[in-house]
Amino acid sequence: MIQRWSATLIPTTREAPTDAESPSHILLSRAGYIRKLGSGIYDYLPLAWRTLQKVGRIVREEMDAAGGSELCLPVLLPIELYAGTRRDVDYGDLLFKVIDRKDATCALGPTHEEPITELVKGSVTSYTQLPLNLYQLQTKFRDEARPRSGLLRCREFIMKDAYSFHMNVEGPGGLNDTYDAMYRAYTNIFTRCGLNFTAVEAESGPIGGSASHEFMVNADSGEDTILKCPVSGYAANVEKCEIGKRGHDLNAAPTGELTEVHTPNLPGIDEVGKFMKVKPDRMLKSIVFSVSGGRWLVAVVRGDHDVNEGKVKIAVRAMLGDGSVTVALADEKAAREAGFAIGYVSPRTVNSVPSTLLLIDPDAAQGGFWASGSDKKDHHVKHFNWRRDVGNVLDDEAKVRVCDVRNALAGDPSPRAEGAKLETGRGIEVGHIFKLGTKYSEAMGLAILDKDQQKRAVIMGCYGIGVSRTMAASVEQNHDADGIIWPAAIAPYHALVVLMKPEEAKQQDAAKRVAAELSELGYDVLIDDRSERPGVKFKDADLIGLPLRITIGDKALEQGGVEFKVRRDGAASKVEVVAFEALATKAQGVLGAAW
RNA sequence: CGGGGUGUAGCGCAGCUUGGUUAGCGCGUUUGACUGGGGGUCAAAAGGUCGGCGGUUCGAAUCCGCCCACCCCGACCA
Repeated sequence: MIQRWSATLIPTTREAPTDAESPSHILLSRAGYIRKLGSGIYDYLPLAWRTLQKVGRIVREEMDAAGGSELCLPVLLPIELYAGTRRDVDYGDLLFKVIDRKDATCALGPTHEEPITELVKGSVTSYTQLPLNLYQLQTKFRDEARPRSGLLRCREFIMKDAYSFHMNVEGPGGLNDTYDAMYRAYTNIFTRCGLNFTAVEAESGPIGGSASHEFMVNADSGEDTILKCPVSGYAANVEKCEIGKRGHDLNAAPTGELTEVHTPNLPGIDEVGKFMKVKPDRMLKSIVFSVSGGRWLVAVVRGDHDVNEGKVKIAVRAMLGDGSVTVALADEKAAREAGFAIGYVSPRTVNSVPSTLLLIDPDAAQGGFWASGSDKKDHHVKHFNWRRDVGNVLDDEAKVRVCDVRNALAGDPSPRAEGAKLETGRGIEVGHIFKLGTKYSEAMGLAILDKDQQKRAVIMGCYGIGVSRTMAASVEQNHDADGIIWPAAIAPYHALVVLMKPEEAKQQDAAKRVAAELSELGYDVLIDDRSERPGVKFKDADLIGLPLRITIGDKALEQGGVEFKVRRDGAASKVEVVAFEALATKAQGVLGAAW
C-alpha cells in the first residue's frame, strides 16, 4: 500500500514532552506515533496504529496456527461476575470501576478469566468439545498506582489474552500440550516481530513445576531483572531463579565476644552498618514470617541479600511436609506481641520464641565476623557466632534448615551447570503463559462430565501478550540517537520515499514508479511529499525509523537511479545510488519477502 | 498510599522571591522574499480563561486558602 505523508497525520517534534524519560516514550512521542491524553492514557496515531495492526496480525496468524479461535468479549463487566473469584477484592484498586445510571458498578476488564469461564460454563456441555483455546485482542484497563514510561506501563493498553480449557493436564488434548504449543507460538511471534527476547521461568502456578514462563524483550531500560546461565541456557526471573549448590559452615569458631551495641533510630541495614562500621555483607538480616497454625518463621540472609518469599514458602512446606501451609510476612504488631523485636531480630529467636522455625541462607550460614540484631529495640550485637549463640537447635532438622531463601544475583552459581555463574540482564515483559489449573473453574462452577461420567472441574491455562507494550519494547531495544529503528515486520511502512523537490514532475514520476514497484512486491510505502527542506525530511526519516529510505533527487536521477539507505546502518552512513532496475532485488535483500 | 516537585501559546521554558503599563523568549505555525542534499536566512503575522475556585489588595501569573491535574522516587504491579 502507498500513503503520502501530506495526506496523513505524522506530527513530529524536535523536542519531547518533559514527562517523557524512557527512550520509547521520547521517540514514539517525537516521531508522531503517540500523544498523551492523561496519566497512562495515550492516543495511537496512524503510524502507531499501523505497527499495532502488524503486531496484531502476527499474533493472530500464530495463534490461529496453534489452534486458537479469536473472539471478542465485553470490556464492561458487571461486578457480580467477580462474586465467585473475589478478584474484585484481590485486584483491589487496580480494577477500574464505573458506575452506571442505576448505580450499579461495572469493572473495565483487566483480563478476562471470569467472563471467559462464564461463557464456557454456559456453552460447553461435553468433554468432547474440549480442548478449546479462545483468544482476543482488545483494550484492557488497569488503574495502575503509578503509570510510567509511556506505553510500557499504562492504564489503558492493548493486550492479546488467550484461555485454554481441558479435562486433563497430561496426554493428548491436555493442558501441557496447549501450553507447549503456546510456548512455541510465542517464540514464533516475538521472533517474527524481530525482537531479541528471552523466555524465562517465572513464578510457578498452582500445578507446580515450571508452569509459567515470561517472554522478556532484552533491553537495558527494562524494569525486570532476569538471570541466565550462559552454559546451560537456563533463564528465570528474580522471583523464580534457583541458585546452584553453595557450601555452609555453622561450626566455625567465634571471632570475639558477643558485644551489644546501642544503635538508636537507625532505620535500615545500611544505616546500622555505617554506624557500626560493618559492611552489609557481614550483617545478618532476619525476617519474620507467620506460618499457618500459629507458628513463626525466621528467615536469615546476608545484609546485602534479599529474602525471597516464594522460596521461603517452598522451604517451609518441605520442612513441614505439608503442601498446604501458608506463609506470609508477619504482621508487625502480632510479631511484637509474640516476642520479636521487629527491626532488631536475631536468629536466637528460634530458642526464645515458642513455635519458631529457622531458615538460613547458605551465604549467611558461615563463620567469620557477623553483626546481627540483638532482639532488643535499638540494639545490635557484634561477633555473633552460630554455634555458640544459637546452639544445638541448629542440628534439629525439624526446626532449622540451611537452604536457598534469597533472590539470585549475578555471579551466583548456576543451578544447571557445575561451575557456571549466573548472569543478569534487564528485560521488558511482553508475554506471559501460565497454567491456571482449576482456580477459576472451581470458583465459578465450571465442571463437565468426563468419559467416565465423573464431573470434574475444567483445567485452564491463560496466555497473554502486551501488544502495545511490545511496540514500545521494540523501540526500547531498537533505536539510536536519531530515532527509532523498526524491524521490517512491524514497521508501519517498509520504505520511505523522500522527494527532494516534490513540486518537480520528474521527481514525482520517479517517486510514483518506485512506490508502485515496491507496493507490488507487497511492501508498504510512505512518500514524503512535503515541501520541507531536505534536512528536515532526513531528520524526520531517521526519527520515524522505517527500515528503508529511498531518496529521489537530481543527483541520483542523473545517474539513472535513486538513493538507497538502510535505517539500521545509522544516520551518518553513506548513501548508495541504485538503478531503477536493481531496486526491487536490493529492497528484498534488506526487507526480506513481504509476508 | 508515603516523600518530593510541576502547572504560563501546539512543544520546551523565563517571569513569581520583592504585587504595578499591553505577560515574554526559543522551537513550531501562517504569509512573503531569498534559498534549496542533514531541522537555512530575512521580514511580517496569528496564537494566552497564566490549571480551577475563593480570599487579601486600589491593583494578583506573582501573596494566602481550598481543590484539580500531571511528573519523579518509594510501596504496589496477572
